[in-house]
Amino acid sequence: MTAAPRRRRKSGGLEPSLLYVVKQLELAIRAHLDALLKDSGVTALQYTALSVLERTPTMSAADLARHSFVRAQSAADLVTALERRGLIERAVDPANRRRLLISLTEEGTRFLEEYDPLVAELEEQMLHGLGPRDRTKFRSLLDCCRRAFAS
Amino acid sequence: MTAAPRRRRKSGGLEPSLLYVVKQLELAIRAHLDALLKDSGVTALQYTALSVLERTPTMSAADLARHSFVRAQSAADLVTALERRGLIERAVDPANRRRLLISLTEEGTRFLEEYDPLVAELEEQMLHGLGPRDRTKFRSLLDCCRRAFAS
DNA sequence: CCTATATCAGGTAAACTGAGATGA
DNA sequence: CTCATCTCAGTTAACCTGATATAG
Repeated sequence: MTAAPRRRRKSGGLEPSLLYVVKQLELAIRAHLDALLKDSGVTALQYTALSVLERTPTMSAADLARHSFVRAQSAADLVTALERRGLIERAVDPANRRRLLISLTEEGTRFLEEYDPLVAELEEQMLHGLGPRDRTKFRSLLDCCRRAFAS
Repeated sequence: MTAAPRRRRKSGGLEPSLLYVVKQLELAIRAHLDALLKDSGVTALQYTALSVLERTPTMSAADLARHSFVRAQSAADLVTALERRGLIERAVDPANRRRLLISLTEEGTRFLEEYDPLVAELEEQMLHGLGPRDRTKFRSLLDCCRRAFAS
């Protein structure tokens, strides 16, 4: 497995790696998300965790960690913060008493109802130049790359 | 400007937003990059800064900050760390004495010669499933999204 | 006994804010 | 005078490691 030679640009400089371009885009997203959430008392990371819970309502902190490529302890910090803020609550999993299943509280649900549309607008801004075909293609390329690391 | 309705998946759950998928991919990249650089004494962020300097050799810390969507102070911390480690050096810009231009030292150059191939292999792993067409398309989609935020 | 989960304690890197010095 | 750059000091969020308790 040898890497392809990096392409040269018209300017003469080297083309940045795709790893780098992904990172730059993520940085731009995070900067805008931080600005959007600035006055909400919730960080970008916490919002992301909430939106994960919105999609998959039955998770433990350990599930969340695996889902996010972080250690269980890091996820625990996050969960604790959200619990203190009243946006989530935890209850023992009846099927496995050592697991604490996380769920959104009413306040958490209301929070997402308020902010999800704003975040959707941010996504729309990012995708402004892309048609439906390109958006689907983009998603599949991102997924393909992500899966390549999992295996 | 209204956002497109989120698509439903076969599983019944909601499709994750593209903002989220980008974040997930970046997380996966960073986890692998951290592992790769673990014993080098250089963090993933520091490596990224070095590779930026490799491509565009004449930057000040403030340039680096703008380039990376962070505050000048955050970039200064990074630059200070790399300077202490002997991988970069700074010299007053003759054209503008308030600017300190950053350049790679010989040790910094050697460091990149050692690690760049490993990082290229990591990229190759990520792109394993994609042909040359898809790789070009991927880059242009990422660039398009990034530019959409700049404007 | 071993593994997975949760928790506590402590440490580090990396961002932030705010204030101040200096050169263009 | 104003703006950009660099620096210093302090804070915070978010990750890490390591140790411990407990349930399966």
